[in-house]
Amino acid sequence: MLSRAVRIFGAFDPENPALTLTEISRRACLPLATTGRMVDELVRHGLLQRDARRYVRIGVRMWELAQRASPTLDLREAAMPFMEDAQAVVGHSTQLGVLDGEEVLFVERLSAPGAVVNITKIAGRLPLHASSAGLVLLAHAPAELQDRILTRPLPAMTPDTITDPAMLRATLAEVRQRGCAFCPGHIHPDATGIAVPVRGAGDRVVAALGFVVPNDEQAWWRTGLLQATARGIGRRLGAGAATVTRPSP
Amino acid sequence: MLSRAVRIFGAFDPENPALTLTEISRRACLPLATTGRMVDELVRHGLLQRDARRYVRIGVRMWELAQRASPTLDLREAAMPFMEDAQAVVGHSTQLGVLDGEEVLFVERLSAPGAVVNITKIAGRLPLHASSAGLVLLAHAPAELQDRILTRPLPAMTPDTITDPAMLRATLAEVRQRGCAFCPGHIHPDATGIAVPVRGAGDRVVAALGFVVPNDEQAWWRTGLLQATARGIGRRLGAGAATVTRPSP
DNA sequence: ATCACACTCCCATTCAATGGGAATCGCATT
DNA sequence: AATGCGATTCCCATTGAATGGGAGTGTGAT
Repeated sequence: MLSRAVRIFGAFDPENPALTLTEISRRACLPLATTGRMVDELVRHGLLQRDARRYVRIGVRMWELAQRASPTLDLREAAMPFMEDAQAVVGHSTQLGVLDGEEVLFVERLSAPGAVVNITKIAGRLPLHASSAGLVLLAHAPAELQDRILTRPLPAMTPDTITDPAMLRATLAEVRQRGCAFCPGHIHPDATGIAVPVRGAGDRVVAALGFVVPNDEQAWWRTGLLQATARGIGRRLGAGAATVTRPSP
Repeated sequence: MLSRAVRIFGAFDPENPALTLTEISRRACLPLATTGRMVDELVRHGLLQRDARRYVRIGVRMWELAQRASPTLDLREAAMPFMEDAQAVVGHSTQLGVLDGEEVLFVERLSAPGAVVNITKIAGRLPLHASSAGLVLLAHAPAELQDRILTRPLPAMTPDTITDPAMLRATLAEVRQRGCAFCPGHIHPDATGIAVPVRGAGDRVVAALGFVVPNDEQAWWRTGLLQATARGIGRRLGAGAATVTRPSP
């Protein structure tokens, strides 16, 4: 069954890119025999591979297939030049995230030596309510998703994380109105996250662009640059133009 | 069954990153009903996704998982700075390929406007016997694989492609001895491919680095630069050091 | 209005995945 | 050497889940 295989893939995370069969079985909550059989088969197909120590890793085929996952690729390609410029000016961390499921998935991240602490990784995830990029994406997400998040418990990562649903709802309205999310110390006491929406074709919000800077200084200064950068990316993605679905007759 | 799902993934190629359900069913040779059911399930898991027109694409989850496929990632990361330097000097195309199955899989490729014609793509594949990178990888591959290739038919891409097994065997010996493969017009009449091995930990050949240049000029000039670049990459990968498997006591 | 194409749904059949446990392997410690 | 632990593979009777042909629905083009 397929969900079995997906559970196996899900056993890998950025901190554990190589696992032993037994570990996979434990993490995926699958019987060892089944795990073994499936891993063998996945290896045969190249979706997984075993290294010298027989540890299991994600296979090359997966990478090859991922190169056809254009939505993300287009976005990264359009964004990179702009992000590099912004990063050169700010000098801490610049990151680009998209909404996936009920989390932010970061598709690109630039950093500098000496930058303030930042737990984000490329292909890493953060909860929507706790990160600046998450707030931006949630604020522009369908009401249905917002409701779902608002009725769930909101785990705190620091004392400053938003954990009260009413407060979150108010913040989302503010983010929509200001066009910018500001999260001093929500994830780490020493860091401030700032994020703005990136609008693609049809002016829909397709991603969030953010900085992580120290939370002592006046981080607000940065929002202007962030907004200009997001606009640049958006233009490259066709913002302002009509939706692609159908060229008008 | 898993091979069903893999067949579905295999229906996507660099030229067709978005397919309709029926097309997938045709390409994968699977009954439409089965294809539909499986695509739905794969979409639910994020391995596939549907765009506005309900076309099916590879999903973000696939990309996310691929980020943990470190072998390729390490290699690209180590190689990129060197490749950029080499590319700046030569100005046509620079590419990096690994052996996967019975083909070369290109993991990185730099090009320039005005470069000579080059059919390689990132995450694209070429047969081992026809490309310079393929010859390098095959020349250093286990005898078992060489035999398998030598007993298969060798399809020609141009009149200059090597199609005779004896000729191929001789060429492989030459590549091993010279440390360099040279393929004028083997893939396209106007282009010459040159490639050298990249040696990683334990001096095993882990990749092939190549240029594609016009085949009229003295392409040989370029082999020096190519070899130096490959050495640089190799050093970054730990060439010269003992194999990682076991530190000597 | 009609056609062509893309897709979804249904359901009886059947075949292939399942997983507990025993056997094996390989490494490390005593 | 001997022992032990953890990882892995193998086996096989059971069962339940995937299968796919074809009918039915929807959408867009002529």
